[in-house]
Amino acid sequence: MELHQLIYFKAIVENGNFTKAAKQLHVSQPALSKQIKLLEEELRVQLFERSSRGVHLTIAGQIFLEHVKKIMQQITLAKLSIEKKANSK
Amino acid sequence: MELHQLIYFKAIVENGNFTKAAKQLHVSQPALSKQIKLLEEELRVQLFERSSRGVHLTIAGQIFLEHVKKIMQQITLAKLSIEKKANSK
DNA sequence: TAAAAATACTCCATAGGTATTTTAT
DNA sequence: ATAAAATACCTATGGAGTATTTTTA
Repeated sequence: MELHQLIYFKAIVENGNFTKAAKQLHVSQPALSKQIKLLEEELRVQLFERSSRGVHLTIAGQIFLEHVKKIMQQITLAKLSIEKKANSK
Repeated sequence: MELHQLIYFKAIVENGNFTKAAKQLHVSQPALSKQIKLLEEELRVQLFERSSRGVHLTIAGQIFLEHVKKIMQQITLAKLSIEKKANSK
């Protein structure tokens, strides 16, 4: 599991499909597909239901999303507090 | 910022020096040095004071450690809840 | 002077790209 | 028919290794 995979995952949820998320992230659609596949394989669970209209979260995906949100919040907090420190010296 | 860097950071804190941490992580000491350097450059702050006796956290490093602990806890939680889900289907 | 970190390379794993195919409405 | 995801294959970035040098207590 890597941070960029979590960022990709969240972007796909927010955009409702891989193609739009890829554009927003400035990466190709296959790059997203591959990273999400790797993540799903590592977690041994399907995160999205795919269709030709886009994707939606599975139950497991919904659970995972809640944790990912918290992880990202923590990372934002960590960076913020370190930035303050870097400026204060 | 990547997860493996946070894992490396935490291992170095716990071991008190890069060499021992590298052994515990089964990676080389220069690999750790490089990743921590990259992390420090990205955060634009020094995390460790280096000496020939080992390393210790700077104030910024101590602050960062607290956040890293929380991030890792969240990740553990995320994995656990997903594992349960994977088993239950 | 000895233990630890940093540097200088080399190599390779894998993230990412383009082109194309498959799938589902 | 078309919009979206998956697959195949190639490229290149950067993570990791070995050998060595630098640093400092």
